[in-house]
Amino acid sequence: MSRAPTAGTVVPGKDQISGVAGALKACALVSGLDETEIYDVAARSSVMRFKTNRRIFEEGEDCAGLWVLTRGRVRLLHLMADGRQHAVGFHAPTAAIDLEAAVDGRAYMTTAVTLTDSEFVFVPRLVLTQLAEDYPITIRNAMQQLCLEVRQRDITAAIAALKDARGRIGCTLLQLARQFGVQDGSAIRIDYPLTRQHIADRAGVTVETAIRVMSEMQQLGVVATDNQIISILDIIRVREAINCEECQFECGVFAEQAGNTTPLRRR
DNA sequence: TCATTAACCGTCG
DNA sequence: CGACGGTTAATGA
Repeated sequence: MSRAPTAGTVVPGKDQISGVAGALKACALVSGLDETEIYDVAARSSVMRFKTNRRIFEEGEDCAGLWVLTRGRVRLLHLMADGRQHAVGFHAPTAAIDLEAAVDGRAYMTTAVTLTDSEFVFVPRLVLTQLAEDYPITIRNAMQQLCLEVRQRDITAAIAALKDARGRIGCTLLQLARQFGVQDGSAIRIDYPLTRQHIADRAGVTVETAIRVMSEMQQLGVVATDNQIISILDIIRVREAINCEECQFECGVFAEQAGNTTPLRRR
């Protein structure tokens, strides 16, 4: 079923397809596929762009396909009855957003909102099922991704149940540092804007509590915020503050896949 | 709109 | 009782 474009043929929108293919290439879901095969997938997908703070899909809505984030930042959340939000997680390229819904074809489990201007490759569900038939390796890739998410959720649930507000906020910051941290001198900068509300939603506390805790940390000089860009100045002290050493949760699963040489790993 | 502070108050160990 | 954290209100940027 895989079709390479005929040589010499002028395919309408060929440039766009190449663009999609280029964006897709880095996605773990299609790793193991060759150029032609990725091009084949790209030809049946489309690119969508969203401004900051736009809904991509909503919890409960039927899943029409898979959104692969190729540029920007996304947060996944549950909207709760009292109007508060619980942020399930944050995503960077090239994450498959709410892969579980795309795989089982049931309703989305979360609402996805862009945190910054973002770009996605949308792979329709029909194409996904074809993909699974044509390239079994994508099934394994998907399982791999899903396993990672299960592990992440498991740890997140444990942290939510067992840690107090400081612990949850500290863990949130460390997870963000793992996922999005860029070295900036001796500090680690989380490379996109996050409001106190975002941190609070992720940690499961109110904004005021997030502020209370983060103000203390700023006064101790372990973190700093500049225009909603959070930097962790002293990662050791953050970890000490939340008893990282004695914590048995393996938060290494929050590191973005590849050459996982994160300096945050304990032991 | 976001960040911050502070007073107040209920829960729980 | 006292720590913790949610609620509410006020203020400034």
